[in-house]
Amino acid sequence: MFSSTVENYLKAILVHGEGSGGEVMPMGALAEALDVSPGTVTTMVKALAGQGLLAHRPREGVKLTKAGRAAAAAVLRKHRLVETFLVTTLKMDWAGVHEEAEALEHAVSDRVLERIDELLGHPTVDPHGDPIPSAKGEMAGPGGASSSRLTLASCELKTQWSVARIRDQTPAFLNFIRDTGLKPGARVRVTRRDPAGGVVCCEVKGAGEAVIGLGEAGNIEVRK
Amino acid sequence: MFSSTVENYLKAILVHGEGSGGEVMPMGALAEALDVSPGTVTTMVKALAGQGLLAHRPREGVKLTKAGRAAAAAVLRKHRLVETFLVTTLKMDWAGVHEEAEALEHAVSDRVLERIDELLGHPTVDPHGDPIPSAKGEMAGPGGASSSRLTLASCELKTQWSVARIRDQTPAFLNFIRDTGLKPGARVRVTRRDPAGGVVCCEVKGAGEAVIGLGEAGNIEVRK
DNA sequence: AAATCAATTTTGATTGATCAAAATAATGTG
DNA sequence: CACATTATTTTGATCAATCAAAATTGATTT
Repeated sequence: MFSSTVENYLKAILVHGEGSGGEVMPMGALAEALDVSPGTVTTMVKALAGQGLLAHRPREGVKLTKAGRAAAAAVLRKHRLVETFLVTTLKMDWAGVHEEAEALEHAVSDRVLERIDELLGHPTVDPHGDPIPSAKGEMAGPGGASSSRLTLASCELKTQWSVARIRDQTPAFLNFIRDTGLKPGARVRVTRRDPAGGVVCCEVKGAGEAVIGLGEAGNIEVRK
Repeated sequence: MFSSTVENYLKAILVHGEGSGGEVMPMGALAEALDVSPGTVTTMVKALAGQGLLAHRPREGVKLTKAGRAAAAAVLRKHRLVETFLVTTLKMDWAGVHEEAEALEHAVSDRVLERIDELLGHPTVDPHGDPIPSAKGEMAGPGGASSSRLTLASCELKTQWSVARIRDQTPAFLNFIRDTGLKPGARVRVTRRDPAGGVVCCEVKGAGEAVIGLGEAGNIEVRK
């Protein structure tokens, strides 16, 4: 239906919206996310706006239309179901599946995807804790009940929390998370937080102490 | 490494060679196989020859070089392992997996492929009976021991045979094969063969009688 | 040998996606 | 307000892959 390039544009805008309440995404941010030049984004955005997939506010940014959001959700669903599949069924390394899924999401047909969904038992979150859009394109969106916005940078000290989501798919960060045991599901207690020095110390059940930067802590969502 | 387009060119030449002893493939046949115009093939072939992937004999056709054959075998390995995976693990319809694999073969990384291979227990043939090239690119080639060249059009009458391979991946033919029960592994006995009328009658164990065209029968390899 | 035919190659053009560099607009600073 | 800074858009060009239509070549027929 759409080229991989188009799918990537749409997905990038949707994911950006996931983390920032659906506001317009500046052209520069899109260029950054897709690793192309700003001029390329302007050209492409105008074409996609012409197709009714997004609304272009010149010198401001872009926003998905209804049609664009639906298409983007379908891609994101593929991405996250594939990630889950790679970890659960193929037992691949948790930290590496993002890149693999990046390629597969454009090649997996709806029929294959439904078989994968079935095999996995209709999961609602992927291995990083990111919500998987439904087949109808519904997402546990930014305002949704599942999105706590509570992170290791903001949660109460000395209480037991459960890691819910890792909001940063860079391999280096994911490796770090794996090594400290802070994967989704892990039980954790923040023992000390030093805003001045920018560090957060915590105790991970079954995996000992961990010290992480304050900014990084803000990318680890917790719950309960 | 290579674009999907390049991979498709190489794969088409290798598959052609599989069925015709590695002779040069005429440009027209390649254009046909890839569903592009002859001029396009000439242009592309010259580029690939420049990359050392194939040898172009002008006005004659093309042949894979060592490097080209290795690359093509890798693609074919992906294709056939993916097909097997789709049938075995995802329980998809036998007749439809070829098209699915056509897209996935270009997106599956070596790492993912090795996990799939492992999961399936290192199979040597795919669901249609086609041999799966090894990771090193070795193939049970046209001269190989596994390639009987014996088909329902040429095997002895009234003997029990076992279907070994279906040499025609068009969905319509595969559907026909599924419906008559003539899938690889089926036990079959040719009861009558009429070259003049061009029909072959046979008895499929557990699935009754089947009448097929002589040409079609030549695409069903048998063994034992 | 001349004429015909089919396969192949050339030619000139198009499309999607990209870039670098120049032009433009908006925004903030003194 | 004028000037500098930053984001965005334009412009002109490139690359991979393709096409249609014309030209060429080799083989086949007459």
